[in-house]
Amino acid sequence: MISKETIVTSADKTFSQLRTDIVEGIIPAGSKLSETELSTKYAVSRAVIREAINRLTSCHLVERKANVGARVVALSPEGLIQLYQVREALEGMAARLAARYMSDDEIADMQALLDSHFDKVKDSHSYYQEAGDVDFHYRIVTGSKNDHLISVLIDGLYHLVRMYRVQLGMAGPRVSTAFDEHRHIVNAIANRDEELAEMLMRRHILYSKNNIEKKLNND
Amino acid sequence: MISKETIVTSADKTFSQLRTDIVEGIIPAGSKLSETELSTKYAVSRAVIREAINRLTSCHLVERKANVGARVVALSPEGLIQLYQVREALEGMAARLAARYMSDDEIADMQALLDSHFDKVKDSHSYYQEAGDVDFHYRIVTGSKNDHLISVLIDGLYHLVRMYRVQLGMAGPRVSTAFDEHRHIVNAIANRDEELAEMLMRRHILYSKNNIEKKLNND
DNA sequence: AACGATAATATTGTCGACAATTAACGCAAG
DNA sequence: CTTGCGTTAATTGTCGACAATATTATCGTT
Repeated sequence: MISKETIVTSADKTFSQLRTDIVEGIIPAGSKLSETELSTKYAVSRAVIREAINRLTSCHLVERKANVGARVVALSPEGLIQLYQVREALEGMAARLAARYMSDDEIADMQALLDSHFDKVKDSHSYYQEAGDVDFHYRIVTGSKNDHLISVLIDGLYHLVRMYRVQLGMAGPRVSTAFDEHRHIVNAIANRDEELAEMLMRRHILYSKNNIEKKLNND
Repeated sequence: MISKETIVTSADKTFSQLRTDIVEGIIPAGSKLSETELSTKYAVSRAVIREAINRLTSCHLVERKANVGARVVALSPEGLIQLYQVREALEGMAARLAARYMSDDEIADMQALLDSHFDKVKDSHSYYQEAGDVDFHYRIVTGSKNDHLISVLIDGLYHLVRMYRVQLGMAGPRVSTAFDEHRHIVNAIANRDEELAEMLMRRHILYSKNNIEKKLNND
């Protein structure tokens, strides 16, 4: 899982459930979210549905208009580009701060993680690629020790990223090249080279964006 | 005002009111937000108070724990530093994108705005400095044409920035130097030099952070 | 007197009902 | 047939009451 957020209240469960349903496309992108309908469907009060929807708007997964209702965000090439623009800015800074603030132990753990991923990827278990990529970026972001970066990226943008990946079918390639890039970023962080870490991370995300755009145009 | 958000529902009003009260320090930083108490104070139902509080948590102005309650965020040097770290990343990217996407007319307007600010600042109307600075950064951000940047910064972080400025009393100086920096940024944007625009904006924010830190230590 | 368990209190979470606003439908006029 | 208006239906916004959880106070024991 992307983050181990504590689910205690009923609104938490409903929020989490709704979010995965949206990300996975079970609730189609662009569709309307009827509060009464959802309250019967998820067997909870309209109040908790409302709270869940409000939280989803904070993640930019749904958009709400007063007295009209909420809709799941629509996926568009422009939206994808904008998403990767802020990813580049935020994760670049995260890499810089990770080079500054991560402990030596954390860095060693990350290097070990990368080694294990490499073992799996050289046998081309493509399934692990997605999870591995998520894991890697997750560690960098938390390594920044910056609460704003962590919450905006992990609680917010990453779900949207997954939504694009799932619904536009970006399971695949760029495995080995991405792993090399990951390796270089970790090396820069281990050398405490903030400048290089940020630059490599930004490049890494730019390449990723270009790759997705190319796929979009070829389909 | 920072943004012209449409206030239609009662929760909108309460949210806006609560937000300014928190930013201005009328509700002290770190204090607890009792739902029942606020509902009587603002003469609305607990439901709208809850919605307002939830929205405030999205802005990172309050923190909520399940079954315990919500507290106004505490202001700390670390928090200020983290805030400016993400400002540097996001507004740097905003300046880059502004150089790419702003129309010539928008740029001309921004240059005119800067001229008018200069006229006022050379008579040392320090009051206009704050509003002028806000105006400038606002235009850059909206000029990026990136909805994520716009909402995260304008609906979120800028309120926290104002909260720090108001409650730690940063009205003052850095007027003329900041204006020079603004001028250089606009020039880079007018020349469509993305690289320079981003770099200058990041420097501008770094300087601003250093200035605030110096003030913090001197008090 | 200090500590722990238990009961009392207060606060948050959830629910269903009512009010307000918007969207849909039908009807009539052009 | 299309357009505009008025009424009806449906959806969202708001409210007060009840349930569940956490905090505080009380009491008994060591």
